[in-house]
Amino acid sequence: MSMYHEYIIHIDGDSFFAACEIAQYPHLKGLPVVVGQERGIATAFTYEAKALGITRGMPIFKIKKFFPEVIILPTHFELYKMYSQKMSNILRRYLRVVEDYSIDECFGLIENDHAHTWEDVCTLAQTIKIALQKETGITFSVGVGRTKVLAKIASKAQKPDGLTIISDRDEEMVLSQTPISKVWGIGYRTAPTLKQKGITNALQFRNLPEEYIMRTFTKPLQELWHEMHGTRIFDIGHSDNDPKSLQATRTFFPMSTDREIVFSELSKNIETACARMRRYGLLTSSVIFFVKTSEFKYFGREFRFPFFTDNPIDILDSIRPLFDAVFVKGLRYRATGVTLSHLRPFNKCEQDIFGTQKEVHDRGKLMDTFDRIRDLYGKNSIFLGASMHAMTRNRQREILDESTPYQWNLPVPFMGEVL
DNA sequence: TCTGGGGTCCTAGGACCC
DNA sequence: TCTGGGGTCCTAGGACCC
Repeated sequence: MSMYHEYIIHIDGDSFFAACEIAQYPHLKGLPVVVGQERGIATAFTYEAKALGITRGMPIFKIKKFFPEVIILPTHFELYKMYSQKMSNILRRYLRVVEDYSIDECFGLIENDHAHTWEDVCTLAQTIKIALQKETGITFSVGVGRTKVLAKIASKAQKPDGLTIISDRDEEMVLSQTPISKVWGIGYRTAPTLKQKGITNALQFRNLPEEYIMRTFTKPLQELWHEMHGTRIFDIGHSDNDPKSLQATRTFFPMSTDREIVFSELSKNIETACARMRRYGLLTSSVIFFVKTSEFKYFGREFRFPFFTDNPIDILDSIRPLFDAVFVKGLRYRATGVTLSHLRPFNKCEQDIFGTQKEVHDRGKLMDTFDRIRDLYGKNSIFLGASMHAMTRNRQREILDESTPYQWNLPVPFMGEVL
């Protein structure tokens, strides 16, 4: 039997963060492990922890109280990125076209060169799955289908450590067993709408007539319908795209009614976002910030720059008046955040015609120095004076938590030209 | 799940132009 | 000043994802 079209493979790391910890520290194997200590809620956990009754988002204090045998770890993002890279590299050994979709998921295109027959497809998927496990020590759930949507449905069908290959003949069966709310692209708003129309599983949706779909739904659902029929709409993207926007938000504790404390939380987020932007070699010309009240109400403003910048001091100077206009005395705030958008690569930005060129240059050097000090002495080693309140408040919380080792490098506030 | 953090894409509708 | 028709660009906000 010859293969008459290409297939897509989707791989998905099982309990990825927890699995990385266990791969790195094998003595934890077989134990109930929960990741997410610093956030205060369970972010990821092993199947042993799940078996005890741990659920996503469960507060850490509750876990400590009711399941004292559980091992609780902080999130080690750099470690997970390493394993993510490994996963991607392994897949790239077998396939030419691979998309790193998220930290724990990849898509790959199985081309005719890689597999001539249906049996070849199955063998290849099996080989990839085994290589992944052998070389990372983590199990993966693997799915194969004609499109991205079908491959996603396949990898989800059996978890953990599953391998589901949907042949054209099996599609109806698998789809009929997939609740519509579990389909990639159907969220909490759309699922109830479809249910109202009597559509509860993926097959029912796929069986709706095309003419009805086009008349009733907008582009996202139309595309989904085509993908379910095996028409490839979503291509495998290539992974090294620059981000289009970049944000940093943080909930702080305790909540505060103090203008300067809230502003310094925002300042810290702006520093974080700018540091990341500089690492990507990008500049921004549009800043949106927000504050979030104790009642989860958002208030925000946007500021457009007539030039491009990667400098937090520029941003802080510009938004301070807007912040003061938005801040309401007497309200309690729990979080702040900032989004930088309209990003451009550093070298493509025209300087503005007059004046600020030299100043921008000098500040550029200043931020280089900033970044180097951070690289050498750690993320908290240097920060703007405007972020001072936030940095010292957060340190107090760290020191209070006896499980966090004390860090010897003292924070040095940078009393810059700000404010 | 009384609510963490970081993204992308789509669409309706306003502003502006001929 | 009002009415007709057609087009582009931009933004706010919704919905979804991991």
